[in-house]
Amino acid sequence: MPARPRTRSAKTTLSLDAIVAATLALVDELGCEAVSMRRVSQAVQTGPASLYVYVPDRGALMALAHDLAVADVRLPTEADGDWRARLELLVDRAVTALAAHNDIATVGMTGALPGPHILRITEELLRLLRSGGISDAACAWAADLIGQYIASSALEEAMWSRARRSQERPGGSSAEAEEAFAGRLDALYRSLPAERYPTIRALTPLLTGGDGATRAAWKLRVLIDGLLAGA
Amino acid sequence: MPARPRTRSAKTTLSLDAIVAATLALVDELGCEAVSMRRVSQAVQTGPASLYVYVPDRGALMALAHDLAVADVRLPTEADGDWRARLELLVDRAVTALAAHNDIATVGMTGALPGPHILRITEELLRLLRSGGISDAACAWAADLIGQYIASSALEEAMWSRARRSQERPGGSSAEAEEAFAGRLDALYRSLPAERYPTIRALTPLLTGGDGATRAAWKLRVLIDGLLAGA
DNA sequence: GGATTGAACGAACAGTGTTCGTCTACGGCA
DNA sequence: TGCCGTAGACGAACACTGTTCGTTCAATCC
Repeated sequence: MPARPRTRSAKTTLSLDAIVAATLALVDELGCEAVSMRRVSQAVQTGPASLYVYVPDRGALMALAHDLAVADVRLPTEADGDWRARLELLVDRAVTALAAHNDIATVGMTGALPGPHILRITEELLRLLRSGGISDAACAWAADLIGQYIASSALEEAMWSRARRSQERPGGSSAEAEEAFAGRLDALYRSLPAERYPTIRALTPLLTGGDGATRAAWKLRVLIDGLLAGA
Repeated sequence: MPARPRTRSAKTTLSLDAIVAATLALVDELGCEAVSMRRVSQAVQTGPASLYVYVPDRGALMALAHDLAVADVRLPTEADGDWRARLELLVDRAVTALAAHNDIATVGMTGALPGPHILRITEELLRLLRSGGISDAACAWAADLIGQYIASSALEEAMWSRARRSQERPGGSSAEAEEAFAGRLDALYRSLPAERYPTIRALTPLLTGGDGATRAAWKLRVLIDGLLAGA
């Protein structure tokens, strides 16, 4: 005697796209760590076991969400300037796309294989570098370096904007002053003894201050300058 | 009537140092994700609840292990050359120290606050940059950039050497060909259609090949070149 | 010797990823 | 129209996870 007959809901049928989209939406609001197979399955109105029809495991699902996050990144065109301007634009778009989805960049740094959209961006990255007259070996390593830069910058920017988000709620829900990374880091620096950490103390306002976009643009410029200096 | 009287073992008493050391050792052999409070507690011969006397939560424990990983990094001296040589040496030592402990660099990228040893390295990093005549604002952002570089390079190198480790066992325990990141990535690149990804295909041997240390040194040189080009 | 206190711990809670075997609804075929 | 095969969906379970609560112990202080 089964508990109750399996009533197939008249809702939209399950699909990989719907699952991945739901996963990314959950990442947006909860962060990667808090996204569980159960929560995803609830979001698409089914049970956890059903997800495994479409996805081998949680890691693969996160990788798909990661790839979806950069799906809308448009490749620069000739109208956007020379190879360097286009390269900077492409990288900036990738960072922005990733940072718009919370934690998701962590997936790219834990050894997930690149999906089709990331490959598309990588291909264009390499093409632009090569068209800039950089040697093949340097192109390969530069792409690696820029990939590292994109992921870590996206993460940093995401934390910065997460801090801003939690600051805009002026104490509504949380009396416990849920101050996010930037604030805690600044407080830590300020609490350091000046005799042991003189340089950190001297530069504290500069270390945590500054607009995220400006920092990112500066870092990327440094990186490309370095590439050109070596060529 | 308690089940059995609490027999305090005559072993070494619990201590924070022992717990953190055990944690780092477990990270070394299992990776960060697989290190649980229960496994750590087993390693120090106690129960999971006992750890919370010394540590507020798992994240803090991992942060302590992360800091311990760079505890032995020695700061370069005047005998090591000018500021640039010393900077490169310091960064290299930090990367090597982190990469020697598997995954642990991930902790530094998920928003953990820096511990004392990381602060010590950061202080010296800033000092060296400043002594190189770089402006204060550039020093602050450069330290950030170099920090990102250290973490991501350590992660990459750790995966590279994990691949090597699993390759050195010539099929002993695993018939399922547990080929790690580098190999899978290379296979992926080789399987791409050449008409859609011509540049990736053209550069495939260069993308996955190369010695880890050489790559790291090259990338760091590019970075510092870029810093100097902007000054 | 008795009270105090911090450390250690057993048990439990709510939640996790994943697997197994069952069931059901829909496709094609007669 | 009736049937069946199969791919998809799912309930239940397993072996875990991080963390908390309340209790018990051993050592210290008065």
